[in-house]
Amino acid sequence: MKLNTIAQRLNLSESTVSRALNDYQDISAKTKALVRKTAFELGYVPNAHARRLASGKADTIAYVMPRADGQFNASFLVELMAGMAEALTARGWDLSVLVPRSAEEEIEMFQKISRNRHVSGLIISRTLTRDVRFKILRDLKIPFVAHGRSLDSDASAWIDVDNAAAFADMTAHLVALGHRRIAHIGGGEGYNFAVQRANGWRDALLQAGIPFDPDLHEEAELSYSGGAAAMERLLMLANPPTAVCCISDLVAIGAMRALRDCGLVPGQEVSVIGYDGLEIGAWLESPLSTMKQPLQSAGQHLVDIVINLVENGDAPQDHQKLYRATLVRRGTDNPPLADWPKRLSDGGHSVTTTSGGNEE
Amino acid sequence: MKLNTIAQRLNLSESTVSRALNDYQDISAKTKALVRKTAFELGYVPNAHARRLASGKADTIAYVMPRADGQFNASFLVELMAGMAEALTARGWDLSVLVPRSAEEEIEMFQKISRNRHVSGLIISRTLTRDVRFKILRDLKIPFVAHGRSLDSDASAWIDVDNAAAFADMTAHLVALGHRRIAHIGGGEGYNFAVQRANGWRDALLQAGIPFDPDLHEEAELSYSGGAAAMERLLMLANPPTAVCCISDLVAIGAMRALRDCGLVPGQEVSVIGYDGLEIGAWLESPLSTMKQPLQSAGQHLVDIVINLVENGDAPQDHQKLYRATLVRRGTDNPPLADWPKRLSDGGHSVTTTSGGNEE
DNA sequence: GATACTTCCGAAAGCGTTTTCGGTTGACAC
DNA sequence: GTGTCAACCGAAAACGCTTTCGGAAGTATC
Repeated sequence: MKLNTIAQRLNLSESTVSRALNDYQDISAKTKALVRKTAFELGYVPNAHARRLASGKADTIAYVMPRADGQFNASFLVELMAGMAEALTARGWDLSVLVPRSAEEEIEMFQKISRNRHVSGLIISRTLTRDVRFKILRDLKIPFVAHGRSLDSDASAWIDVDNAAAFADMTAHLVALGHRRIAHIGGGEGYNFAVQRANGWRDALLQAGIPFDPDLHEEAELSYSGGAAAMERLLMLANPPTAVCCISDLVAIGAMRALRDCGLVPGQEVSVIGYDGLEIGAWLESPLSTMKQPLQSAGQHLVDIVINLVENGDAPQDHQKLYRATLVRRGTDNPPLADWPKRLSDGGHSVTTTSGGNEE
Repeated sequence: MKLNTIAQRLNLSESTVSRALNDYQDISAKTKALVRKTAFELGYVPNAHARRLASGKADTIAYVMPRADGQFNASFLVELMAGMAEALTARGWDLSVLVPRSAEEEIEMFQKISRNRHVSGLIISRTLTRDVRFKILRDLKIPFVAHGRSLDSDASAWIDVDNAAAFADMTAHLVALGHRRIAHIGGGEGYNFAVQRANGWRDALLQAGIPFDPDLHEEAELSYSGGAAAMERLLMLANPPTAVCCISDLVAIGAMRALRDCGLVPGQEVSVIGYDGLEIGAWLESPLSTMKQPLQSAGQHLVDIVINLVENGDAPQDHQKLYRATLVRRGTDNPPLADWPKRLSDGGHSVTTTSGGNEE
């Protein structure tokens, strides 16, 4: 079933049929209709490789998937990819997935793409604070959009959540509840979002006139155990916090585990707010308050941008968009207790009275 | 940077260069070495489209990703795809992702592929009890492998976990702990794994000489809320269960929520075992016991199979493999309490005494 | 009725590979 | 020195489409 078949059947040339199907202006409406009709009847589907070879267009976007390291939000990833795939198939494009095993391999993949050109555009994510990929991709002239910013992303296309604003909001909310000792469990300075979130937290504290206490800034591995370990350290402080802003829901869940292990109830002695809006948070014994990103359509948006770059040659810096996260109150954000942390030092670890009847 | 460049540079013909790079037997070792050397020096990467057009091979495997409906285990999916992508790139193949919005669209995609041939093989998942895709793909002669079985999968390639065995093991374990009233929260009969898991549970009961009580078989939506609703129904029974086998960890977490809402502690009055081995289960207030599938390498395995089908024309039915799941005891599987369910009817909902000090 | 445009379509040259087929060379046997 | 057989390589035809270019009609202009 080739173009040829249709051409012969209609006594037209291949080129006419091709142009009719591609909606060229120099084909009469009548012929176009005719060609399309028979193409449909015959169930004609153009050979992707021939088309791509001839046109020089790959009609394929590749997504660089972060390696599954348990450090990130998988359901979010899946949602993102589903959005991308949908937006792409709607245009007849393909979604290809790249999973480099190391930073070096990732660069190699980019170089291969720039030569091979079997991918028209890229979507990258998990951006680092200093991320060489931005420069490399620009130099290789591969159209791309990033999910997340970087110090090197000024001249590139990206979409991102306003991490700083989210954590400022989160912190201000805790301040409004009456908290003064508000800790932050963040990540290393490698990931850009970790830096931004820490900044948001810090700025909101200053804004509220609360002096910055470096003891209350913990860095953790972005995992359950990382969150738990960081929380344990915070509880060891002479003057522990009454609230904790966590860089992610995973970390927050780990932190809650640590609280429980000390006989405390998340949201009582210590308020906890996470980030990501994971559904699981709502089903925990202490339903986790969190910041939710409006990212149901992020995949779609990323695809739109990169296609614009590829097709229209848009300037990357014209495609930069900041989303806003919103607070979801579920239970672990409450006013501070009057007798905390005094109780901790007095009573020790057996704080069982509160956790009995009124956990709900 | 085309084949031509290398040819001219070495005073060879394009065809010789091509065959040298593809390791044909009729090229001398010397020439091969020479060609490869200069190809490497020049950073030559063959044009994928031209190659695919000429050879008729797509070197691409497409994975049909289930729509993100919250009903499944996302981190598992990500892990699976990462495995597939890695195995494919190791061979120079591509991974393409398909996300049909409906069953009809999925079929359309298949038909398109069978005409277009821009995909050499498929990997499907989320198999239904009766799954038309098996027949359709066979008829369309598209090489494919399924992640999960079906009543229609006998003549096809698949890998799967032995769901029946897993749930038999799970149930037998509860029996060994002393349970006699063991419920099952399963899914609808649409998904094949749901049927298999229910069967495993039922068989193990019979095996243990425990009469089957249909009241103890609940069907739920495969979500947190589905699990919670099902558990609520089980607790309304005149003679509620002392243990529950849940079709997934998500459902189990929902069920645990329902227990808590009745003032019960998962793993005490009612034991709960989930399935999937999600890490989150370990961090809950009651660490969830579960069955873990050994699926770190499933992606790799699926790719191996489908490539074998494509390249060697292997018979699909020669590639069927069953994995075994293993029990992970984390805390919610314990012997039944002597005074349960009497307590429920007597004391009502305020069963707070046990839940105070010894939750850990 | 010649000129000048439009409108529409066909011819043909690619796109960068693969792969078949045949031909040249040299070695070897007789 | 003829014939035979490998070993090695080049010519050329695909693969199925896109896209430029030019030309043949048809239509308007004066």
